[in-house]
Amino acid sequence: MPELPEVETTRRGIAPHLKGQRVTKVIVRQPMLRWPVPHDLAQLLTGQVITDVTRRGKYLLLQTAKGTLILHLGMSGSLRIINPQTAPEKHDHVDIVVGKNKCLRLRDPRRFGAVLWTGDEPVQHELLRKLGPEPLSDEFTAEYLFDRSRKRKQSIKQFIMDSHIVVGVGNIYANEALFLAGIRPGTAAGRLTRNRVEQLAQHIREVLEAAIKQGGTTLRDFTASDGKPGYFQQQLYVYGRGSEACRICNTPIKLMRQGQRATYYCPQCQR
DNA sequence: AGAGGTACCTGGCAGC
DNA sequence: TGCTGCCAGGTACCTC
Repeated sequence: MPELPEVETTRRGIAPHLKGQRVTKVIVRQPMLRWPVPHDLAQLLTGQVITDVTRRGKYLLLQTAKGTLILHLGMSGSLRIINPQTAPEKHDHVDIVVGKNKCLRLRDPRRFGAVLWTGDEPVQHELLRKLGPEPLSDEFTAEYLFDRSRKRKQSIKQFIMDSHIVVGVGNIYANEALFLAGIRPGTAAGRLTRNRVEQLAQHIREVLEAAIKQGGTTLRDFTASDGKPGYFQQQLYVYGRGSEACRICNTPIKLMRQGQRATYYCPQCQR
């Protein structure tokens, strides 16, 4: 999926087109996403004014006076603002038309994404309630990460990718942050010293901020809402670079598997 | 409670 | 050209 920077880039792209706009039409072509799209979504949303477009972790939240539309892009989802006349393509599952001629269109070939509705405070929603802190907020401190990691035998990479620990760190940025912090991805989380956890927390923040600034990483199925590619790809140190020379020391980057996910690291720079 | 594996789904690509 | 197998940004849910 889009990881946090891609979701945030998407949010920034679509928000100006949606904020303050009234929903005039909702079209659901494929209701079977990760969970079924609410059957009465059109009824719930039509006529509502979108008051704000926010984000919690990788969930996008379209707020209205009546409730909140919760969107998740899964592995392959993307959102764009188009003219509602534009013919839908194969995997264009949901349209939310606002005003007279703007449409938020969700495309998601793999259908791991979600479109849900809640009438309550979105943070109270079952899926959002137990999420860890935002990595770019003041809540995400080295102290917090250190405390949570104590006695955990799980690898540090899987630990930072757990959204109940911290949200938004997906496979790309987990690999990158561990490289920048000089930590082997397979190290047990509980065995890292306070100092190293501090380094890691700092690099998680930095890599996500840098990626957001560059508009995310261009991936197979991801394009920002304006269709422009992200530029972060060009500065990945390890992700997707198996057998290639480390940009720092020239040692070949290693590829291994952790929890059926690809892990890349430099055996020289990461100890 | 924590750790590990499975499942959901489609498309692209390498190899034969 | 066509088939098969593997890979891909996520994460809830199940079992041990």
